[in-house]
Amino acid sequence: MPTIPEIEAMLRRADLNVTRPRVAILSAVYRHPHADTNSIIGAARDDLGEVSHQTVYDGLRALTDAGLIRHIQPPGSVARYESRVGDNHHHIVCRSCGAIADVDCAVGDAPCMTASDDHGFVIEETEVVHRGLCPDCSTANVSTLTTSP
Amino acid sequence: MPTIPEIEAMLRRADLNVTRPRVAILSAVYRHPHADTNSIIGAARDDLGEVSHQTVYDGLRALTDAGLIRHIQPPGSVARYESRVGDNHHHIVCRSCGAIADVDCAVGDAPCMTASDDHGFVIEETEVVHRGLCPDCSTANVSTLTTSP
DNA sequence: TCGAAAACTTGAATGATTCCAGAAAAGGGG
DNA sequence: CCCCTTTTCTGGAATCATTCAAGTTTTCGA
Repeated sequence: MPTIPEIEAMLRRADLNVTRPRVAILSAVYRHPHADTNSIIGAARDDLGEVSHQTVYDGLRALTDAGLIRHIQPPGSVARYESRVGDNHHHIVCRSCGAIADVDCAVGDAPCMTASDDHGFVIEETEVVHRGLCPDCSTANVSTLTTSP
Repeated sequence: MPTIPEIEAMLRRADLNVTRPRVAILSAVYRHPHADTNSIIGAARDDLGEVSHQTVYDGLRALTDAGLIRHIQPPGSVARYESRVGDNHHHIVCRSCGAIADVDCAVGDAPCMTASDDHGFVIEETEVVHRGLCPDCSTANVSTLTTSP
């Protein structure tokens, strides 16, 4: 969890002006992994009192373009952001409650980056999304099944 | 490419009523791989003359729930549908023009289905999306770079 | 053929994201 | 330290895929 000065240094290193909204946004993404835009807007407002949603959208875009955060778009969900970048990890999304967890692939560092036939495409990035049920929802389903008349 | 009677049989086998809109929708998905909803609405109207967009949305949902087609949601794109189901193939999306191609993974039948730590999740499905540049866009970029002043 | 269940139509609502134009603030050169 | 250019922020309105709702029509098994 980076401190405020560390966050400011990250912004400078990425050639981005250091502004209070950006610091709040980047800090919020670190503190709320996989948060959607609305949660980040809320977290930023907790820090700053007032920020327009447009500023948060712009800030998220700038941070994403700079590679400081990562933009993910789980199926059936709005855009989400996370601070883990550059370590080739993937995600598992609960199809019942939408919870998201990080997973590392079992097969080496760059799994599934090799397509058997790439059709001439230049592959730059690969995203793996697992879907299923989180622990809470799978147990909830079991109890529902066993207790329903 | 299934014939109309074959499509009707597929609908019956899936316990779905056979209606003209559904036949047109399923046929359109077969004829236009990776088409978005708008294209499918257009193709269905070519067949039927008039269909409401709501009917197409409903039909696509019914066909997806029945497992006859597959719903994919590429990052930065609207929903798309395809007729290849149940064969564990993945997709590559061009980040420049949005073109989509099918790819089979090089590593066995169920690649990357094994997470190193599943956090207690029950994994039901895994989607792999590669991003990069299609042949046209990558060569276009090269020529842009070499011809720009 | 008949009636219940499923599907279709029309029209409006929702909601995340983007566009726009003007005001304010950051950082570098003098 | 101050001015100027660039970047950022604000507030509001627009866009557009998708969904909701209510009423009518079609399908299909009995």
